Amino acid sequence: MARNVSDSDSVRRQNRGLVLGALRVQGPLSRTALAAGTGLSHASITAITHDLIEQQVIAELEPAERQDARGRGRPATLVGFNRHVSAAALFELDVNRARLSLVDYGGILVDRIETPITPTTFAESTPTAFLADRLRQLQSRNPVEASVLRRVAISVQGILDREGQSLRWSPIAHLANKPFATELAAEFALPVALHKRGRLLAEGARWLDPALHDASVATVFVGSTVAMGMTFRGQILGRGDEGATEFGHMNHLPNGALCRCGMRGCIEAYASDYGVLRTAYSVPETAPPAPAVPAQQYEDLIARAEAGDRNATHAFNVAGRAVGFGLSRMMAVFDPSHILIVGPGARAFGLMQAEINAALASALICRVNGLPQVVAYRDEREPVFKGLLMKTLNEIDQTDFATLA
Amino acid sequence: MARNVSDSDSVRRQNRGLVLGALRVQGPLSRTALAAGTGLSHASITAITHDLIEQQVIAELEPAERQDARGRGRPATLVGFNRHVSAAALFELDVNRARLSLVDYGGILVDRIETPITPTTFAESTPTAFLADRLRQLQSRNPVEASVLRRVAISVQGILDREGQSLRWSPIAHLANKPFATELAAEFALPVALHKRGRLLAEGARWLDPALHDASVATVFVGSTVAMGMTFRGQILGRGDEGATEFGHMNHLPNGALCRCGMRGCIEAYASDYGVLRTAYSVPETAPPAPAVPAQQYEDLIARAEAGDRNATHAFNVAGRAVGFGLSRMMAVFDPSHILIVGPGARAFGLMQAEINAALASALICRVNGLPQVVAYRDEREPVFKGLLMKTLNEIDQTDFATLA
DNA sequence: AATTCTTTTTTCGAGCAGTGAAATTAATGC
DNA sequence: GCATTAATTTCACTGCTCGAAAAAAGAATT
Repeated sequence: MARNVSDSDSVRRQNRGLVLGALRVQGPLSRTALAAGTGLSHASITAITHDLIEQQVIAELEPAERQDARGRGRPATLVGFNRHVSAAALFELDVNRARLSLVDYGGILVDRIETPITPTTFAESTPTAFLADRLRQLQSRNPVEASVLRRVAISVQGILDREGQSLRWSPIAHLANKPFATELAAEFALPVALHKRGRLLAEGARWLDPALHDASVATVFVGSTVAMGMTFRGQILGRGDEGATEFGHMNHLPNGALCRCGMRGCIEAYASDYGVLRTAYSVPETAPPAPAVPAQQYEDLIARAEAGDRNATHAFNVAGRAVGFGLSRMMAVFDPSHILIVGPGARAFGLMQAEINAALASALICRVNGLPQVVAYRDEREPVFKGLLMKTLNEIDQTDFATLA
Repeated sequence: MARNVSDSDSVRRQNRGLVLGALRVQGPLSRTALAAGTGLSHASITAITHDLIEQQVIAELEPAERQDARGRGRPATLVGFNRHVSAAALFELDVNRARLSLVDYGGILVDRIETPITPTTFAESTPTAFLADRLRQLQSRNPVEASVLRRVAISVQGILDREGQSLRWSPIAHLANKPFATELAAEFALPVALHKRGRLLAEGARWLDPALHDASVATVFVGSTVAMGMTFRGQILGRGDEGATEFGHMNHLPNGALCRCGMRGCIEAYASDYGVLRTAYSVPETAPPAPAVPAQQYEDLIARAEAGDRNATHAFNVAGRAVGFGLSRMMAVFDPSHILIVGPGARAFGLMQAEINAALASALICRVNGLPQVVAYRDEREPVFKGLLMKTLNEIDQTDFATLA
């Protein structure tokens, strides 16, 4: 049984976590602001910050560093994360790109390695070797940060196993069923976490708009795949097995268009870039999907649709209908207050909106509660990276530093 | 902001809640068993039970009451809930029946009032008057329990508003948009909670089978309606707005069969009793659904199908297909380890199983993770009542007594 | 019948984290 | 230089858990 007992230790963990969380969300704060933000007394904040400073987790900012909006009274001393106390390595694995970012504890990007991915990349070298190579390279280029590296986090697409340590299936060729997370953890003696890209989108979306931070939000990515992540009143839904959310592969039409995953009738088969292109060019639904669609080609199609081209607009209508019915069906199970559309497909939102709304209108829950706000975020400002970053740093905060003696 | 600060008060609440929770789940226990079950030290258990006994929340059982499986050593003294310290009134509102049960703090049924409901019941008298009448009647018949009544809980079908205090929509005629929960709370000066029937099914299912207590389970009710509740690792999904789960009204086929809710193509329109009957008798899909189906008629249809009647088996196949695709779509968002089918339709599970599995097999998540266990519970032993009971008593435990000075 | 085990429960002193109130600190304004 | 203001720290106290030791209550043994 998990130890649910509450004792002075769990109290300290909880309250230190609150302090670190406030700093993570709001940036450097004065002790008074921390007391207000966390609800703890000034006395407790003094004790907690004293400990955290002693352990070098946080530090007082130099007076020079703070912009002095002076008033009367003793000026506040801000405390903020000690950037040098730890670091994290963040991999983003996509169908056609791998990116490794080294960030410090303050969330500042230190170094980055990008590598194109081809369908044969992980056939030629194992995923473990591929990732280990790049991580070693990054370590040798940044010895200082490497010495305080505490976490490796990997954003992937696909379905994770129950333990969240490997992929059962992935659209990235030759990546599924390889124990790279475990092997990497062993080789570098570091915790390695796998995160579903869709889930990170939801995490990232919370940082796009502060108003969303504590709301129930479904974030839908539309692009080379279709994916979704959800937050429920500020909590990410699902760690581990339960939220194997595969929105893009929810069935839209039984026996429908062939999807990249091999099944038929998935939302993705209609709404992803390859699906839209296939429809626009009247390629049969059962034709094998293109392995990758150049970004330019997708952009061109959007432009043509916006110019009024019948085939193109039809294709986006079909896509919108698929997304709309998917959302309407999802809402029968889970009813978020906001729906965000992100990714390259967000640019085509105007072309899909009418069909999305029509489909939503056919859901009882929408008729009763009204249509949810569906909003497209075009300038996505890298929500996946942001999500991966914040999730990983937050994990360090809460696990390593909230609990440190 | 909710006060997330942890202090000695929250420690006490948490640990007293743990003790009460263990007693709720496992029945009367010795202090040693409580220490083992909760993870608290013997010293703490002594202190906590001492306080709870002093406040009459729990009591030591008379030695006579415990079956003595004696061994050596000092015999254990069991402690259990003091049944007389509080009571709850539980309403179950159905399409054709209202039931009010009075239960004591030990979960023992004290008294019960059943009333048939007709489509005009809540037009002739307001829901508030109807409920208040019966509650007063119960109070006057049981003055002792009435004096310690602490909660009124109401099981309803339909869609709740964001605050969970009234129904936005309900299949029960004239019940929606009446503020009966608020009015009842004011009149009796008691907290009144509205619970979705589907949600309670999920709660109740946890008590049907101890193995399910901490699993992720979707419980599907098939009968005069189709509804679902979900637990995630032992936590009921959704309190309040988010889980406005209306599984029965998830769209199955765009522009499909007419549902009682007025929309078209809902799962319920194919899989509920009226849906199956409509299909079996080749009534057009767009014919208005029968307001209520006699239980006997549904049983007869099952019997006919089991005897091989073509029209009947076809109807159940259609129903299974609707439920199966609904589940397959749900699993793209939420992936439970177990699926339970309960309600009158559980008897027809054998007739629907093949189509359910076929539909599930078309979901990527099932192809990858394997089909979930779909099990029918025929002898449902009143999961709704059980769920309402346990949820309400647990709420009293955690809110009133875990925190009491 | 007295003594020895065995198991359950309570007692006791220590440790720890949070709190409010009062004191201290460090600037501003006159 | 001194009053004023606002941020922090100090201090005395509270309440909770914990481990170890003691007490309690029968069973088994002699």
